[in-house]
Amino acid sequence: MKDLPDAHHDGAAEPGAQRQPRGTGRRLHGAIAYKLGVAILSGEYAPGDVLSSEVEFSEALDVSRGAYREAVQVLAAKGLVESRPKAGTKVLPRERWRLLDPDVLAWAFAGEPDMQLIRDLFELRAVVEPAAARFAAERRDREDLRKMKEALAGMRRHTLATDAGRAADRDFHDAILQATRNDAIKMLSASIGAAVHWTTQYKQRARALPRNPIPDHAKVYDAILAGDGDAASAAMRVLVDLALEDTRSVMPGAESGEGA
Amino acid sequence: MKDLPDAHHDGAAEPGAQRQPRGTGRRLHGAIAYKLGVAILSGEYAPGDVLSSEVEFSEALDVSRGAYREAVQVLAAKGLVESRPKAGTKVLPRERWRLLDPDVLAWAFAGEPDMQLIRDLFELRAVVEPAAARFAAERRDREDLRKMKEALAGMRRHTLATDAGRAADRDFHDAILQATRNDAIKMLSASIGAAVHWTTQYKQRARALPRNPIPDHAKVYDAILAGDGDAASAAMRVLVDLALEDTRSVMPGAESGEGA
DNA sequence: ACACCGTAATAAGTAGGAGTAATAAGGAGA
DNA sequence: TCTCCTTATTACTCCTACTTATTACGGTGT
Repeated sequence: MKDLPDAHHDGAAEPGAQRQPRGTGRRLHGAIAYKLGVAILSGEYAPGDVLSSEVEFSEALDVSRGAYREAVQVLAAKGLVESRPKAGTKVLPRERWRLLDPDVLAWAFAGEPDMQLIRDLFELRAVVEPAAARFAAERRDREDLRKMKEALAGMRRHTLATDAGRAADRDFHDAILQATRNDAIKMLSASIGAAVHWTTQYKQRARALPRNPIPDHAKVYDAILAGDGDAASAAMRVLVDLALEDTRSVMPGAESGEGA
Repeated sequence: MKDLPDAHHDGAAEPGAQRQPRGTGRRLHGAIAYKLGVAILSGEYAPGDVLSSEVEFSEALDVSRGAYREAVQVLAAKGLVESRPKAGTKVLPRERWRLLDPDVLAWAFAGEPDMQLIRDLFELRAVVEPAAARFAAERRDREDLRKMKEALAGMRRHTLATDAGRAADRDFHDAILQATRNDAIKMLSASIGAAVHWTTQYKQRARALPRNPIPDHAKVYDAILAGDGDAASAAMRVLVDLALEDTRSVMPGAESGEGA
């Protein structure tokens, strides 16, 4: 094969990764899936388009049919394509895509991110995260609170400009999700959170934040500590809105005037 | 191969399907993925377990290694397993599973459904669906309203005891999702809705509903028609709670007293 | 205009073997 | 005794070549 940017650590592709120019980094079919996935998500192949035949495509990529087929199975598993004999492998309509799959999100954000998708994700986030904070406030135990407190201290110590600080930020939010005692919410929130993080962080790494985020995080913690669901929900809502603003300031054409 | 129940229509496996005893119905690797997926979701293989080696397993199933590998790639794409040289293919911890993937949900509900998962899904649903109704109320256009009205009429004409009635019910909810103008919410809601539907419908097909659902649906429609987000949200919340009650009455050990 | 049927294109599946990476065991040096 | 390095094994990874099954499409007859 030639020069596919390959996904690393655990198959979860990251945008703009491209570790080794020589494609020895990760699994071959993973790299192919990444390439195809990005191509589809970026609109290079439109829904309804039929990919070149199996042999043709695999020869073009200079890989065996087996490796190519495995990659296609991955895409099919995520609802991006469908293969049928005689008809070929065609890109499915967007409704069938598993848009909330972490890999699909990674592929979506690998290229130029779609503003509409970002808006949709933030909207969903604004719905789910406050609810998660509410559940956390109602169900947290001592251990959850300890983790949150520790993470918050970490955020204070290092700032969000450092890697350690951002790790602490992640820990804080992870602790909240853990406290929801709800696997579905946990997973959904983690996926969206990671995806959204990429947009702000990848584009523009260390830059002055529009506002010190610590007090807002502390408000969430205090509410969860007090077991006050309403307050936790409201405080988290502020955090999400803040993140949205942060993202919006980075994006180029970002205006859509609705405040739900 | 022997007698794998095979997934039909579009690769989305349904619980208790098992069309042809002779495995001619669908694709081979899909059938294998279904079998393995159900085995993992049902706990037959626990996280951390290592599956038999490629050659061994493929011979046991009487399929070629290629077919087996493709099935494993599907599972890997959904975060259920991870394959590494020398280490074998091992089941990943539950946190890594894409629990909201339609196929994974189908596999989860193919066997004995996990009450905890159902609770989690309903909780998430109770968060997302009312919000969806709110968005729909704020963004619906004439066409959306027409579809909802038509679906509502269909529900009245046929009852929910008939297939046509249930189809109309689906149409109604689909129309609402369409009106949200949010792909992420649309997909999430559709996945969960379908999954939850299986539990109630598969276990106990036509039975007396505890309450006539039409007026409650009509309330949602009226609120969306009026563009009243708060009312739409509240009315949808009632519908979700109703569905939860319906499910709870079917399930065996179902009690957990929390009302958010 | 329609239903039937044959053909060809394409994916699906089979078989086996060489390559490679990860793990574990064993040995050398401190 | 401990650590580090080398080696060997094991199981996935990837390839090649071939056979089979499915199905879209177009032709044929009514």
